Amino acid sequence: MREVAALARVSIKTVSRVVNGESGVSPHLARRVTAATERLAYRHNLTASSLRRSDGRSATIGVVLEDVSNPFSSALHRSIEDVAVRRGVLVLTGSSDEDEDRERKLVSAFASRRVDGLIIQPSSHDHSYLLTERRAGTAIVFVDRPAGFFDADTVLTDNAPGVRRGIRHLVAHGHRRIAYLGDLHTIATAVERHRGYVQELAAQKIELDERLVRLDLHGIEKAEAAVTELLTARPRPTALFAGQNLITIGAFRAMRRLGLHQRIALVGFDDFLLADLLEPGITVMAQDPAAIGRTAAEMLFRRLDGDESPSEHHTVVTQMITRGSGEIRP
Amino acid sequence: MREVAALARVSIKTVSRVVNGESGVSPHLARRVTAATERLAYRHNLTASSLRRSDGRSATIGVVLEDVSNPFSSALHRSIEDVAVRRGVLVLTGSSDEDEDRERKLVSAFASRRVDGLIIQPSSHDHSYLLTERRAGTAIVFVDRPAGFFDADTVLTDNAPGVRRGIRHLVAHGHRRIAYLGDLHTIATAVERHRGYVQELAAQKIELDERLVRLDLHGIEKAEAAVTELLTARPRPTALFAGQNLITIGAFRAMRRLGLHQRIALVGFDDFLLADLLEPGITVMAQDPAAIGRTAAEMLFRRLDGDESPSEHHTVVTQMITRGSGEIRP
DNA sequence: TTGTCTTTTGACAACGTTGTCAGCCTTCGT
DNA sequence: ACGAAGGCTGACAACGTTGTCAAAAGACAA
Repeated sequence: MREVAALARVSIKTVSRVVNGESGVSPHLARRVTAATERLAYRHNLTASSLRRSDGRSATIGVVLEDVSNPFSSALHRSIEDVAVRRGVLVLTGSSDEDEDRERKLVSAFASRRVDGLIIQPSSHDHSYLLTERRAGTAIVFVDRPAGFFDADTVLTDNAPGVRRGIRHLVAHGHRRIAYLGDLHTIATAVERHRGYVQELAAQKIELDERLVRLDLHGIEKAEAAVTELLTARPRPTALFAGQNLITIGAFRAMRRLGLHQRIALVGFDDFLLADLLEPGITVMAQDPAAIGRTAAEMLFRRLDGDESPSEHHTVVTQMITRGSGEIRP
Repeated sequence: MREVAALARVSIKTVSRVVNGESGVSPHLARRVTAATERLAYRHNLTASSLRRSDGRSATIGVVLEDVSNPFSSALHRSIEDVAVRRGVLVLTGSSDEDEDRERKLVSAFASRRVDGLIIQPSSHDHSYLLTERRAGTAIVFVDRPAGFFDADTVLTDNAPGVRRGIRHLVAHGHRRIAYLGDLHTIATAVERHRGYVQELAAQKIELDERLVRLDLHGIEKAEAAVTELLTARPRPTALFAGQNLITIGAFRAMRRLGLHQRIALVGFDDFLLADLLEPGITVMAQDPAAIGRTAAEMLFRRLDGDESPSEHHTVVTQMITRGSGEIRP
């Protein structure tokens, strides 16, 4: 900047004014300055700028996801990015892999880079460690899962109600022996979904049979193994409810291998690409990750714009998509 | 930092030394300083630090992807992140959406935040604009597609050879009327893959029939429409080669709708989740995005560590995965 | 012309760090 | 007891920018 000022024969403050598009610089000088910036290939240093700036904003936010390459998380990521670019804000990302420690490390790495805000898909259950960041002025929004011991804006899916509607759908098609396949009990949404299953069975006056409940199934392989076991044992369920994406796929894989995919009903939580092209198509309770991400990002920026109203808790509702697998009768 | 120094009754330089884990601070003072940092919830400011530091490193890299939510790109992203975290480096990401202008804007936004390096999945064809960044010391690596008018490290898939092996596979199964479905001709990899098709037909002494070639199919819908048309016209191909992920899916969808999915062979470029669960399973030339991302990131960090040897151009080979659709005979 | 007001410009300090270097305090050898 | 060597510590400037404020320049009325 000093060099640009020298070449344009103005003070460095005037260069700063031109670079930031401030008014009150004569067109004459402004032209000379822009010419100089171009000639010297001047690149504005935003880190120095944000250091000096009164609001200290870095025009960067941090996003902690479970895994940036997982379709649900990356859809969140994309919709957050879309809101951010419109405001000239860049996105720092990191994957926590369901690890509390990695989540905290990522947040701390983001904090030392002075992000303006954080969007977190939580892996940990105690977020009181974020108090420091909040006091320092960082806006914080949680997505997909609730915060623990920390009051902040949250955007969630209607987990339990979504599962209940799915179970009700199976019951309406004549099922009473409905198995439930759930993810790790450390994941808050998994607990919620399981709760929905238990509640709806009670509401339907169907006795809960623990032999039909398999939890802590993380990933395709575990689900496939569990379902294989479930379907070879007696008494056999006539329908399956899969509490997560990969579990649905694992379940279908097992059913296919056993040749039962046209005979046993399946409803999965969360939609996935190609669910419509399998035979039968898979009936799912579809989440709307794009809406969740957008809502969270908009909330974050509202906070950055100074909104200090009490924390809001949004719920994005799931939508049932019937494709065949959930309409098989016992 | 000043406050911490005051509380610990040391100079701010000593605090700096403790925070950076430099040697040569007596354990006595070090303890007092750490106690003070904790009591005041001190958060180190990496932006100020990198401003003052002699190497000016920000411990942040920028990654420009086609779309962070696309499975191929997000797999790249994840493997880059994995290499980066090991070195305490964070990742800024952005989606260019095949738009040259957005690519340039993202790079410029990254540059003004003084990223140490850039990994770019190019949308544009002229990268001479990156000369400024390189001169400023930014390391640059291209992934998935080659750079234009710019000499830099590159990590690519063996596009043309991969397609040729796929076509050869179809020919070996008795096909001679093989249609080709390609992506936008503005995408470098799409051009390469199409070239592979043309070359292999020539090598196999099969006359190229332009009626069997459909290009510029971007996305599932366009591919589906094109394939529907292709399969209802005469003469009909006995096999399809799909030059990209979504095109494969679109093609399969069309075949399913026409009831031809068990009769016409299909080989796709790039693997996708559930390809094995369709009926028939889809034979693909699988890319290895994780290996591509890892190689690119390792290369980038080698450059950041001072490696100044001539640009390297790596090729990660595709692997054929036979699942049934590519083994259908005419 | 002079005085007043407005617009444009620049000097300087400051943001939160770290590099440099000088000075202090120990330790140790003689 | 003295000097040299080495380990710790702190004062100060600097990184590249912007906020503050005052000075300079121009516009206009009397």
